[in-house]
Amino acid sequence: MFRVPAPAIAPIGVVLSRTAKTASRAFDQALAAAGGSQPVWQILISLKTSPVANQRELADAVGIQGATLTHHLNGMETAGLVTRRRDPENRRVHLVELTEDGEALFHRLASAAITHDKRMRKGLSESEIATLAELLHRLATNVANEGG
Amino acid sequence: MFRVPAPAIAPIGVVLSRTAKTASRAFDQALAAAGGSQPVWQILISLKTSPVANQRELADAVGIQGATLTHHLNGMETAGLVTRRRDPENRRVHLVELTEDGEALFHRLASAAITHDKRMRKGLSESEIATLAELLHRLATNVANEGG
DNA sequence: TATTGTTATACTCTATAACTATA
DNA sequence: TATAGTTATAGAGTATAACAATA
Repeated sequence: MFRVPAPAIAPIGVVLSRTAKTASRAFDQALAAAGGSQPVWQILISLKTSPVANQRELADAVGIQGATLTHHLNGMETAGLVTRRRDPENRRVHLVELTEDGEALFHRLASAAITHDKRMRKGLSESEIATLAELLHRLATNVANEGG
Repeated sequence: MFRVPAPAIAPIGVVLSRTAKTASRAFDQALAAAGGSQPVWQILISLKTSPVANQRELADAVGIQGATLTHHLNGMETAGLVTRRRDPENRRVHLVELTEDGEALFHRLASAAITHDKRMRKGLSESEIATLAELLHRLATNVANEGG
């Protein structure tokens, strides 16, 4: 009977990426069923929770480029979720605001996200979740400190 | 002095998705610098490590649809990384095999992946990594058991 | 000139539906 | 008919470069 040597390096990247893919797809489905998508959800969260001064900050908060944000905002404006108007103080800035429909979608997606989170957390204790969150944060910090 | 109440539900999904996005982008860059991409890397790993009987199994292993796999294999064949030939035993089956260039790319990408993993793990102990891997696995199991 | 945002364009990954080849 | 794979087509998300508007 042979013993397979434990690999010197456990590929945590593989585990993380596989988990994230599975979780992300499940989350996609949950958001889609509620009429949304991940980018839209991220944008709605940012608009609701943090006071962004302009679209550049919004794009940074969501983690996408300005042109990509414009692309999503175009869709959201067409769908009646947000309005854009110029800031009278500085007419270069476009103020993005949620409409009633946007607010409503935010709440539906929040509800879907909470349900999804509950299912994902099932069987994990509070302290396990806290440990997980902290370890993930440390991983992210390590890779965020890129050379680029 | 007010105390902000801890949220009843820590959005582990948000933490996971943010971490995964950061890690995934960093990994993308590392693979791109070595001449690859995540789908190509996944396909190479599967070809090297698990004996897949046909392309359907390969697609399942990678987590994509058959047509999507065909798309990637077309590119990989054009790039001289793999060959496809019919199985004489069952001519419906196309046997996918790595070329020398494919082997070489596998090793380069493996090296990039290991480097990336090391950087990501920095400051985390073996047991912390093991804990993290186990917790992630439990999360993934929970969401994988979809209704759909 | 510098900043804010948009437009034009394109690339990657993915998917579904219809198709071919083989059994 | 059923199975293995490909082709055709499309859609979502992202990005860069060039541009317009404003300061």
